[in-house]
Amino acid sequence: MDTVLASRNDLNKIEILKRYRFFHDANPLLKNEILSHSNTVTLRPDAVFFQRGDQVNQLALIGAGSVRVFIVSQCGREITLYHVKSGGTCPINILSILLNRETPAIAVVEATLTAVVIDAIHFSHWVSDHAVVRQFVFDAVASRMVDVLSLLEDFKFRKLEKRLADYLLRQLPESATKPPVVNATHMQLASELGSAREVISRLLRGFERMGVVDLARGKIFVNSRQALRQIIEA
Amino acid sequence: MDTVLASRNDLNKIEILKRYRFFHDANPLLKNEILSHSNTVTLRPDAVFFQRGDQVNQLALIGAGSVRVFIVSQCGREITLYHVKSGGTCPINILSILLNRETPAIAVVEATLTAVVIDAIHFSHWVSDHAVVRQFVFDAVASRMVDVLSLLEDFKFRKLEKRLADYLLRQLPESATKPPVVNATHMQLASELGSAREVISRLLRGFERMGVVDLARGKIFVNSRQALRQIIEA
DNA sequence: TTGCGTTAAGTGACATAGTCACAGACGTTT
DNA sequence: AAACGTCTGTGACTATGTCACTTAACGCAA
Repeated sequence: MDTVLASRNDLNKIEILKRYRFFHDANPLLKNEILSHSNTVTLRPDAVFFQRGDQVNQLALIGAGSVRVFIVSQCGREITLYHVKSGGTCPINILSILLNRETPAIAVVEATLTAVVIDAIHFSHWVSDHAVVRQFVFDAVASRMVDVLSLLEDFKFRKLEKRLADYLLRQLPESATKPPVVNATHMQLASELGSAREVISRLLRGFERMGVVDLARGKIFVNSRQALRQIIEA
Repeated sequence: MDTVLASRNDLNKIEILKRYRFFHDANPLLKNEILSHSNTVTLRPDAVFFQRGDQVNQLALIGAGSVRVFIVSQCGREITLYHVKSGGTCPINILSILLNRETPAIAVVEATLTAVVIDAIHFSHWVSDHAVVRQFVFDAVASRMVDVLSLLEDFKFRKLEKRLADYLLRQLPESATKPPVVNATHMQLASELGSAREVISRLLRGFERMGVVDLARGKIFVNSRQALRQIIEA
C-alpha cells in the first residue's frame, strides 16, 4: 500500500461504494462516516498493492480493474490464489487489517485499478459497531477460504491436463471472436495453475496435435469447446 | 454433528470454557448465557464430527482430545488440513455456522473428545453483540487461513523429503523415550503430508539406510535429530 | 502353539509433473 | 536488416504418484 498513487476522483466514490452491500445497507450516519474516511485511488498495471510481509493498513474496495493475489517460491514459481475484481475485496487484506498481521501473499494490479481505500482504524471500528459490515467481512473471508481449499484439492487431486482445459474453457466466454481465443502466454497459464511453463507448453502442444486448439504467440485459439469438455470429464 | 453422543458432564463445562478468552473476558451476563446455552459432549475416536456437505448447526469448543480436519479425493487419498485440540476451534465449523454453508471438509475425532457445543443461533447472536466473541472468531479464522496458505505453499514448493523430516521432528518433543519415537503408520504420515503411502515408505527407507531412523511396524525411531535438521536445511 | 485373518510395509513398472539448460522463433525497435 | 527481448520448443533427468502385487508383522482364537 506504500506505492499508492493517491488521486482524488470523488465523483466515482459513491458509485464504487454502492456496489458494496454493507454500504448500501448502512444507515445514513455510517454512510457519511464511510464517505468522509475514504479516498479513491488509481493504480496502474504491475503496481504492487501489498508485498509478502507487509503490515497493510488500508482496505481496498475495488471499483474497476483487477488485482491478482499470489504466492511465490524461492525459485520464482508463482501460484495465483485468486483475482479480486469490481465489487470485491481481498480477504487477506481484510484479515491483515483486523489482526495487524503481516500478509502472507503478494497482490499486484492486473488491469488498471480504481478503488476506494479506507484506513484500517476506521474500518475496524465499523466492524465492531455495525452488523452489516461484519456480515460483509464474514462473507468475503469465508468464500475465499473455501476457494483456497478447493484450490488445494485441485492441486493434489486433479490432473493438470483437466485443470488446464477447465481454465481455458472458463476464460472463453469473455471473447466472442470467431475462433474463440484465450489471450495468455504459457507462462501466465502456468502461474494461474501453479505449474511450470514447460509443462503447460507440452500439454498445449498435445491439445494442438489433437486439433483442439491452435497456438500462436500469446494466444490459444480454441477450435472445439466440446473437446475441452471431454478432456475435463475423461 | 448428527452423530453426537450427548452426555452431560457439567462439572467440566466451566473448566473447558475458561480456556477460551472470549468466555474468560465475557461480562457476567454473557457468561451466564453461554453456560445456559451449551452442553458438554464426549465423542469416541473415529466418530465423525462433520461430513463434507453437512450443514453444521453447532459449534464445538474443544476441552480434551483432538479432531482431524481433512479432505479426500475420489480415489481415497487424504490431506490433513489441521488438527483442532484443547482450547481450539475449527474455523470451518465457525464459518459454516455463521454463514449457513455446507462444510467443504471432513472432521473426525482422533483422541477421545470432550467438548462444549453451542447451538449456531446462540453463537451467532453473541458474535453480533459482543466484541470479545468477534475477536475470537477473527483470530480463529485468520490464523487457520494463514495455515492453509502455508500448507499450499509447502505442497507446491517444498520437497516431500524435507516436509517429512520436518514433520517427524515436530512430532518428537512429545516422546521422551530413549531412542525418540514417532508412533505413526506410513499411511498416517502420508495423510498428514498429503502424499501416498508408497512414497513415504520409499523416503523412510532412504532415511533408514542413511542411519537417521530405524523402522518398525507403526513406529519410526529417530536416531539423530541433527540429521533430520540437515535434511530440512539441505 | 499354531494357524489365520488383518493390517502394515516393500517392490517394480509405469505415468505424471517439475527442473534445467539450452535452441529457435517471433515481433519490435533502431 | 540487425539486434534485442520475450515467448515457445526440446530432451534429459528427477521427483512424486499410481497400480498391482508380494511379503512381513501382529493379534487373536482354536
